[in-house]
Amino acid sequence: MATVSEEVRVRFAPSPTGYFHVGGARTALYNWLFARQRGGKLILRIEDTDTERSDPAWTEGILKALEWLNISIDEGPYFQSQRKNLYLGAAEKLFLSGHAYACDCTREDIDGRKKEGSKPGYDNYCRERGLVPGVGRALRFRVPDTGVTVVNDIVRGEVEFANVSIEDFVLLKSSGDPLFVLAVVVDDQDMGITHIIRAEEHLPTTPKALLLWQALSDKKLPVFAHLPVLVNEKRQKLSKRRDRVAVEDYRAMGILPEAMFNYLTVLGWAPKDGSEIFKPEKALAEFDLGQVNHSPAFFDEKRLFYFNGHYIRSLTDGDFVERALPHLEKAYPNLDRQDILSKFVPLAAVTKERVTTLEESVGLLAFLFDVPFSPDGDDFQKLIGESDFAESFMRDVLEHFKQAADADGRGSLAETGSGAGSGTGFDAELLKAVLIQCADKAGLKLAKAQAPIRVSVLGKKTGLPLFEALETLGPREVIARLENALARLAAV
RNA sequence: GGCCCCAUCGUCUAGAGGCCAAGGACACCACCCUCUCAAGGUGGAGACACGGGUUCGAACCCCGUUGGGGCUGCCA
Repeated sequence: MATVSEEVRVRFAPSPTGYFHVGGARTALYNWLFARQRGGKLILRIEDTDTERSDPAWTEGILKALEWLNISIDEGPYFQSQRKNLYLGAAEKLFLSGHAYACDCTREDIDGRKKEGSKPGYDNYCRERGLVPGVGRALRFRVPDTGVTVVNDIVRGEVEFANVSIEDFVLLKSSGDPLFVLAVVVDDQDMGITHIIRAEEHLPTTPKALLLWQALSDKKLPVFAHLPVLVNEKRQKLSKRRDRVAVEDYRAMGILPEAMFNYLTVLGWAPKDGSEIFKPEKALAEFDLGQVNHSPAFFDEKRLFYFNGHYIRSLTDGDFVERALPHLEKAYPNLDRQDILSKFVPLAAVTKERVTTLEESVGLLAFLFDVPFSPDGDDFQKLIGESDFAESFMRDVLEHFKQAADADGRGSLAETGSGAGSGTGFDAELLKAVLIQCADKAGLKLAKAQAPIRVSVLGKKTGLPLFEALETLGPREVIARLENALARLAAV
């Protein structure tokens, strides 16, 4: 056991070559958890040495996503594109020490020399040619022909690679630009990284990094942790192109960051007591890299949505309104915030219970804001058009609603028809009593009787509780919609 | 093809040799609750890939097979 505890320094090192997806987010999260519980530092490093594919816009997305998830960065972002001289210096050092050599082979040259059954990869053609480095010549690392390189991995134990199976890999392109293998090792040493926590796909290149690390300096080797990859329903590694799993997309559809955080945490790890929905503090206290699962995990949206629904329901009504409001404002850009709030707030509690994403609020509340309002065709036909009681029942209800409206003082002649009732007149309690009375008279159960009223006024056969919705809509609008429905029925 | 990783219900997992005739959660089905829909409650169906060892005893350890995945770029 070490007596001197060194500071833990980990890094999250994404390449900005596309949408930031949930796999990257999970890697960042596990790095964050590890750093926080060890009192260490999390460094963000943008690996943009591939100038062809990198784009600052993607970096911006990564930064925003991390902030949204509440994954705080202690240092950085550092950009590899700004550290080129460091890599070039290291490359020169490696050449001078004999660890690297210049190579002028093209892909075609190498393939041309390849015979049936020969080993894949580079054939070491230039190893002893003594070429001088320069433009048009790549720099390759001289990999030992014997021995094994072992990767010390917290999640997988010790993984051995025979050095013969590793080809003399390229450090510098023939253009003179450094490649990621070099940049990564130089940076990890320069930044004092102690633990490298990343996706399993990087495991095969790890022995190269280790060989390079040792050739560059005698600094203590880092400890690795290769996390299982996240896969799609076909059990293939999540891909930015193939799978729609951008963090930004989930944010846009109204996934709460705390839900995403929680779900990502338990995707590959579980606390001892088996609980699954918990606060970040619990993850911080109990997370254990050594307990992380070894096998690929399917990113199951259904489960994410379940987590999200749970988190939404645990919000206060006020918080829910605040979080969902942007989605409504986006859907109804012509409405003032106050117009939306005046109708949304009274229904927030019952809406919250019924959505699994914030975005779904828009659909549930559409009957309040859609202009012109028009009931769903199929539902109208089925529950009103084909009903043998709907028309007469609706007429009866309409009459009674009008009476309630007159008593309320906000009747069909009132100027405004919106806003919650004051508890007298046209309110949920009374409307329910009225409808039950009408239903009794017609010999109907409330469940059946409410259907045509619901479709006429709320537009669909399912949705928010009817009476609260009617109250919020107000007498004028409710009566108008019932009359419209009757007219539509007559016109058929 | 080569190298490497992995293997418990459809999915995420609990399980570190006896407490497992394998537990929880999502999804699914049924019922209850109920003004619809949800939410919630109760119950149900559903897994240790296969074959050899080791051991008094294996989901757990070892070997093999099969299956899946990753890497195999002068991408990261």
